[in-house]
Amino acid sequence: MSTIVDVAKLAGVSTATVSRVINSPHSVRERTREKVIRAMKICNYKYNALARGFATKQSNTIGLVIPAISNPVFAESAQGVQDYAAGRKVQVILGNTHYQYEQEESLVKTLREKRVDGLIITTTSLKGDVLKDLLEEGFPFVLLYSTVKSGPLSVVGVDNYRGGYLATEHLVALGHHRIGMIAGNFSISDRSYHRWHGYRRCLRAYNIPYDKELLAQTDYSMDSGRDAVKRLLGVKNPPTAVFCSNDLLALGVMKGARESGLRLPQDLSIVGFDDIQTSSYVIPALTTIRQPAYEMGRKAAELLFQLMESPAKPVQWMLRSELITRESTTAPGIGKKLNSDFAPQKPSSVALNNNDGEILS
Amino acid sequence: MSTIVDVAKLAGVSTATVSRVINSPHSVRERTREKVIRAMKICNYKYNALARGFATKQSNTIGLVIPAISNPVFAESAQGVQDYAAGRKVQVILGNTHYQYEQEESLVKTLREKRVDGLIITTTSLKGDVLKDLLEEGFPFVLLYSTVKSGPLSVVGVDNYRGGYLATEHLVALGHHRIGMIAGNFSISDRSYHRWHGYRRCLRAYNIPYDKELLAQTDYSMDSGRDAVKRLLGVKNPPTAVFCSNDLLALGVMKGARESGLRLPQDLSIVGFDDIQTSSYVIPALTTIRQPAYEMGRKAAELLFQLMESPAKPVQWMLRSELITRESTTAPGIGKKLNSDFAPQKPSSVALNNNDGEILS
DNA sequence: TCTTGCAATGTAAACGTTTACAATAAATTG
DNA sequence: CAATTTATTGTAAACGTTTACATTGCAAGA
Repeated sequence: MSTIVDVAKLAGVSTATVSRVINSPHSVRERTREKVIRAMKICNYKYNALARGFATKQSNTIGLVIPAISNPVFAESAQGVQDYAAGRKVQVILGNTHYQYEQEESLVKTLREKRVDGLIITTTSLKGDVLKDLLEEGFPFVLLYSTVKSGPLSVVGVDNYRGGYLATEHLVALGHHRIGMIAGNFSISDRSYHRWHGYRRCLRAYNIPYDKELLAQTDYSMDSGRDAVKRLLGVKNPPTAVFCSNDLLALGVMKGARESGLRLPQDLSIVGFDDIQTSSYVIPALTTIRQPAYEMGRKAAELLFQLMESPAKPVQWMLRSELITRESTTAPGIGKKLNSDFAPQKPSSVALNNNDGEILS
Repeated sequence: MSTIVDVAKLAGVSTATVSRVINSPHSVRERTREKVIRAMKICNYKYNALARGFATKQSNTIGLVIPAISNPVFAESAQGVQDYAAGRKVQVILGNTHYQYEQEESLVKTLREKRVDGLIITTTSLKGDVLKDLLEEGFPFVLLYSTVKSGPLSVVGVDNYRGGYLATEHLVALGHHRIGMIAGNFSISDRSYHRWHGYRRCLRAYNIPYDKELLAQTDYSMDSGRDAVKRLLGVKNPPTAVFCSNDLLALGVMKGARESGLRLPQDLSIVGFDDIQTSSYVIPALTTIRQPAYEMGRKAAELLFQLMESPAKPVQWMLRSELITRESTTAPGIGKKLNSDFAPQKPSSVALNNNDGEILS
């Protein structure tokens, strides 16, 4: 395969000139440029970006580390990252952690060995020192879907605590007081933990006793949601509503609930989290907490590029979580006896905004 | 940042030895190895895969070119590719074409400049000479979701023609004879074209007149499906069933049909194509043609790795398309007057297997 | 003890760019 | 037209590995 020196020889110029034709065409006289381009064609010259990367210590490549591209939320975000990066002529290497910290660790290592110029990471856990290392070395990276709100980190995420609170409050306001939650394993994702925290805080604020029987923890998939809701429905005093820590679970819950003979939403109100595209297409359309995945991915990329240019000032871009009310939630007990001795109380005013997201030490 | 020579110096060995410690640890005596490893730690040595790639002309990276990662089918496939590649310690660079041939062209170029070791491509069009070039140069690549069945190409795909035929036949068998189709633009994807071809052939085989008013062409999204079905429903003699060239469209059709006041499946039978995960979770669960996206991605990766090892023998892995009958299809006119003067005839026996997929010239 | 052979290590070139600096050519100025 | 400035091109080192080949060290066999 021909190289820059072959081209140079053929065109009767130096390699430097050829390089210039490639990188800053206007710094070379038109006549020479044409000569060189002709030579390139004759040689069937193929640029070697690897050699360039080696010489310049830049790969024009960024890494995207997410739990699983098969989850629509992450796929949407990936699309956002991609689209932004493509506009800057940068490629993205995708890495899936499958929600395992060790994978995250080894992935980051490999990507850095590949000399990616920056990293966008959806952490599975903040326990390890991957981030700390990156930080110490001043390597540009941004956390996507992170809950961390402080520290010298660049972050784009939503307020998961608040989302959990809002979702629950919506159900309470409709009159529910047996509200279950189906959550991802807390060990797997602190996002889920914060959502649960919001849920719990809200219950407390409205003086609804927390019943740990109404919490199911699983992994993030429709199948899991379907199984989990059946478990929840089996307890002695089953919930009239469930809050799911993502839409995938919620979709599964719909299926499971119907298989158990429940009508939706009359017999079971369901709230999700994410607002993936299908959620608005399903019947009944899913009430959920919106997380604009595409935009978040895009924004993360934007932040990363800023960071790569001037490594100084990290930015936090935290979205206010927002409740999208659709058809999957309604007042409880329609067509059934209503447990009317319950009336929700005013919440303590601080609860909603008292988000104690974890801080990276 | 420290390099192999720093380490070598510190450990009192040659760079060759350090390199050996990295690449074939057992070819060096244990004592030396330990010395080297200790030196690496002290230097905080970081391996430079870019330099390696430069030296060896291998990047341990493959490229995956798909229309859009936000489409669940491609996301699943990407996951399959990823998972397989990860097992081989290879990373994947993701590229989205947004269904545009020019993008595909430039993407392939960029990825080759980056010296990916191989390519998995879901073509948008077989018109251009991207593939021909790759082929001529003996560059390893496999086509994913391709319809091409001949030529020295490695391919994994399903028989789209047959899928279209089966879907349509299912509807005919249920008694439908006003069967619409919502397809992706043929210019955008030959997959859609072949599915339509199967649809048309099936109609002919059962002596049902083809009505081009019942064909709607759009891009691939739920929104488009929703809009398209409304258009179809508006014609003078509207369809009692529609075949959608993918599940995303079908999901949109469900929404659109219901918004038009139709009951599903009584007033409109719907068949999709792909069998994405949500399709079995939706109500009514979607009848569709199965395309095992994850496995296909995995298989494509497997084929690619074979090809990268011994560039000789391309393989075709064409799946037999399979109809998954669920709840979104039923006999027409339930609760309405039945147009009973129609009885389907036996089809000509050749039609189903006469797949004339296009051949790359 | 001397060979012989193998295992472990070293030497140095090669990979294809970029880029600081030097050299030359062209354009401008007085 | 000479002097100066500016635009264009050339020279050569540097980037961090790998690897073919050469060398050395060591153990075993005679």
